[in-house]
Amino acid sequence: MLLNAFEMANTECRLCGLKSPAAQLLTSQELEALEFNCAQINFKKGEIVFREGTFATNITYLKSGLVKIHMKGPARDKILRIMKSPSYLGLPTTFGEKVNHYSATALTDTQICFISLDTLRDFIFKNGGFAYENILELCRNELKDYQRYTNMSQKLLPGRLADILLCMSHELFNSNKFELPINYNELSDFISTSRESVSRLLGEFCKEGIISINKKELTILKEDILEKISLKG
DNA sequence: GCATTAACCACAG
DNA sequence: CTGTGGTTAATGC
Repeated sequence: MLLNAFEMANTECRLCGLKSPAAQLLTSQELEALEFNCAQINFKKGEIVFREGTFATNITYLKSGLVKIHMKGPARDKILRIMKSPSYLGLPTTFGEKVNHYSATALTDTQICFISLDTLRDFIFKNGGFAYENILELCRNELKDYQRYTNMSQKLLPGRLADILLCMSHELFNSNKFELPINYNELSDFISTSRESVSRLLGEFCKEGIISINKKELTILKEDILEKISLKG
């Protein structure tokens, strides 16, 4: 029984093929510590990983799948980011506050590892490479967010929509053809508009041959025009 | 004034 | 969940 538990531990974090860039810098002792202080939980599409307003007890690591980060606004939900793996979720809200300031919801079936806050804090104190990788990620994300939020607040609707489509194509899927990970209502929560406007505008983009949509699959046909629309605002 | 943009409502597949 | 039409308010020439 003891042996069994030990073997299980062995097959967890140390041999994990989906480590974060930061976790790749952990020593084998640290990985062993990680194994005893984390639990992988799989979520189905639509399930909530952690919820705004509840106690933040763990860091969550997105091992595979897509997750939306969103928070309640005065009027409606606001999607802040869509995260792909590998990525830690909720570092700011878990380290910075006791209570989650935003929610994370699975957009696809996902594998999530819950890691105890103390363990992660310990790594940060003791392993500079690990800490640096995490800071790097936080910095990159902050810059991207600032960029996106200034764009979102100053561009007209067509520019915002073009932006988000290009962003998904370039940063999320690395392809001109992808399955929309969110419905039109969520899309409107992302670019601060109404569901109807998203519907109308995507329809127009299709009519003009800039994109094509069947079912949920979206193809960007004329990226150059989309870029122009994005720039023009 | 007149045009444009886009939200809100209603209702239908 | 999505598509459309009507209405309305704000903003810009």
